[in-house]
Amino acid sequence: MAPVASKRKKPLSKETPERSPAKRTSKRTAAGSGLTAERIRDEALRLIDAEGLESFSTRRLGAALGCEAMAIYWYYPSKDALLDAVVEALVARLPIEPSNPGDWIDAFRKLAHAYRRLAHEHPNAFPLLATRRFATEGTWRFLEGLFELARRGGLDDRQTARFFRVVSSYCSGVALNELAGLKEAERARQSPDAATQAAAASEAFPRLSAVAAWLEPAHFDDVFVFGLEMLLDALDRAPRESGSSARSGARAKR
Amino acid sequence: MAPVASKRKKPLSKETPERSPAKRTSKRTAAGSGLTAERIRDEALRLIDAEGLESFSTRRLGAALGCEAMAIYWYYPSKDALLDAVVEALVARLPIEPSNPGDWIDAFRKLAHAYRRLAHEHPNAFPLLATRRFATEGTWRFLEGLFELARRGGLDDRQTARFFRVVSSYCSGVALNELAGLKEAERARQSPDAATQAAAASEAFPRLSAVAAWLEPAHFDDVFVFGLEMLLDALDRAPRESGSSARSGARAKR
DNA sequence: ACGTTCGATTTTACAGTGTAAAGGAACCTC
DNA sequence: GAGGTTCCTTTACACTGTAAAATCGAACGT
Repeated sequence: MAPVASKRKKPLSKETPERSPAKRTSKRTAAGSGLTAERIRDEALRLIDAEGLESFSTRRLGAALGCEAMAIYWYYPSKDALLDAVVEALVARLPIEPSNPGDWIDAFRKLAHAYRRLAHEHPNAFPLLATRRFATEGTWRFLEGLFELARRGGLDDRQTARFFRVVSSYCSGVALNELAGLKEAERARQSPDAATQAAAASEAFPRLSAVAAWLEPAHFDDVFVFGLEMLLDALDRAPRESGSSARSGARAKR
Repeated sequence: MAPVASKRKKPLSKETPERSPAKRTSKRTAAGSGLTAERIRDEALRLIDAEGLESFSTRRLGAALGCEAMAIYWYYPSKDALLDAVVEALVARLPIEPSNPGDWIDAFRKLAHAYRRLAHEHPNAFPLLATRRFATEGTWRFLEGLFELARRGGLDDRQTARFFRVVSSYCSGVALNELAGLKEAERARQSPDAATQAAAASEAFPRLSAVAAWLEPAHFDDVFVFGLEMLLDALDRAPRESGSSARSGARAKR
C-alpha cells in the first residue's frame, strides 16, 4: 500500500494550513468540473458495490468521475480517509428512532435489522464497516442518538456500553459470516469441481455435512432473528436482575 | 491486487498436471534450500504479526525467507491461497476438548475464549479469520470435531448450526471491535491533537463521552464474558424449551 | 558417461497501485 | 494589471501480484 510502511507519520502537523474545502467559502465551487467531496464519496461507494472492494482504486475512481486520480486528493488526504467517509455515509443511513417511543429494546432491534440490511445492500463495502472504527463526526452523532435513547430507557452508562457492544458485535459477526458464506456459495456455483469436493467432504466429515444444510444462506434470516431475540430477551432481563431501574414494557417473542 | 480484476477464472482445469509438491515423492526435498510450504506459511504469519497485514507482500516474505518472491508460487498458487493456509494454521490451534467431557456448553465457552485469545495474540492476522470462509481441510476437521461434540451433547443438526453461528458470530464481532478499538487507542496515543478532539467530542456528544469510558479496552474482558455467558445461558435453556433432549448438567454462572 | 527429464528457483517483465511534488489554469481581491 | 487562492493535471517513484521464460542441480534411462 504505502511506499514505505515503516512508521506512519502523518505529516499534517500544526503548520499545515488545512488544505481542503471544508465547508469554507463555497462561492466558486460550481464552476469547476462539478467535483465535490460528496460526489466522490458516493461514486466510490457505487464503484465498490459494482466491482468489489479489492479492485477499487483511486485511478478507477478518477476514471468514473471523469478526472485524474490525483484530483481526489484535494478533497481527501488519502484513500483511507475516503473510505472512512464511505463508512460514515453508510452509517448515516441507520435509523435510531424506535417505532414505540421509549422502547429502547425495540430501537436496538430495529437498528440490528437495519445494520444487517446494510450488509445485504452493500456486501462489498460492508467489511469496511466491521473493520474500521467509527472515526468521523457522523458516526459519533449516530452513537450519541443511540445512547441518549438508552438513557431515556433507564439504562446507566455501563449497561449502555455493554448492550451496545454485545448487540453490535453480534450483528457485525453475523453479517460478516453471511457475506463470507454468500461469497463462497457463488464461488462454488461457478466452480466445476464443487460437487466432487462436497462429496469428498461429506464422506470425511459426516457431522459437518449434516449440519451444513442448516448453515446455508436460506436459513440466515432464521438464525439471525433467533440469536438477536435471544440477546434482546436476556438484555431486557439483565437490568432488573442487577437491581437497576425499571423499563417501560413491551417484549416481542414468547 | 490482480492485474485485471474483471473475472476470476481459475485456470486450474482438469488438464493441469498438478504442479506442487503435495506430499508426493518427497525423496529429494531436503537438499533444496529448506523451503517448504509449512516454513513459508509460518514465516508469513510471523511477518504479518510483526509488521502488519497491509505491508505484508510476497517480496518481503521472500526476503525474510532468503529467496525470491516467485519461489513462493511453487508452493502456493497465489498470495490468497497462502493466506488461506495461514488462516488454517491459526484455526488449528483452537481446542475442542471440554474440561468436563460431555459438557458442550463448556466446550463452546472454552472455544470462545480461545478464539478471542487468538485475536489478542495475532491482532494483525485475525481479520483474515473473520473475513475469510473456512475453506481448507483443517478448518473442516475442526468443525467436524465441534459438531460431533454437540451431537453427543444431544443437540440436533439445526440447533447445532444455530448455536455455532450465534456464538461464533458474537466472538468474531467482539474480537474485531476490540482490535479496532485498540488500533484507535494507539493512534490516539501518538497523535498530538487527541486531547483536543476528545474535548470537542465531549462537549458536542455528552452521552457518547460518558458511555465511552465503559467502552475502553480496560473493560473488554468484562463485556466479553458478560455477553458470552448471557448467550451460553440462553443457549443452555433453549433446547429444553423446544422440547429437545436433556443434557448432562453443569452451569457456570447464576 | 551422457543427454534428458524433472523439480525448484531465479530473472525478467508487465500492468497496476497509492501518493509526493510539481505545474498549470482559472478565478478573486487588491 | 499583480498576486494569491482554488482546483485539477502531469510526472515520477517506490511498490505490488504474478505470468512467462530462463536457469541450474539432481535423478534417471540408456
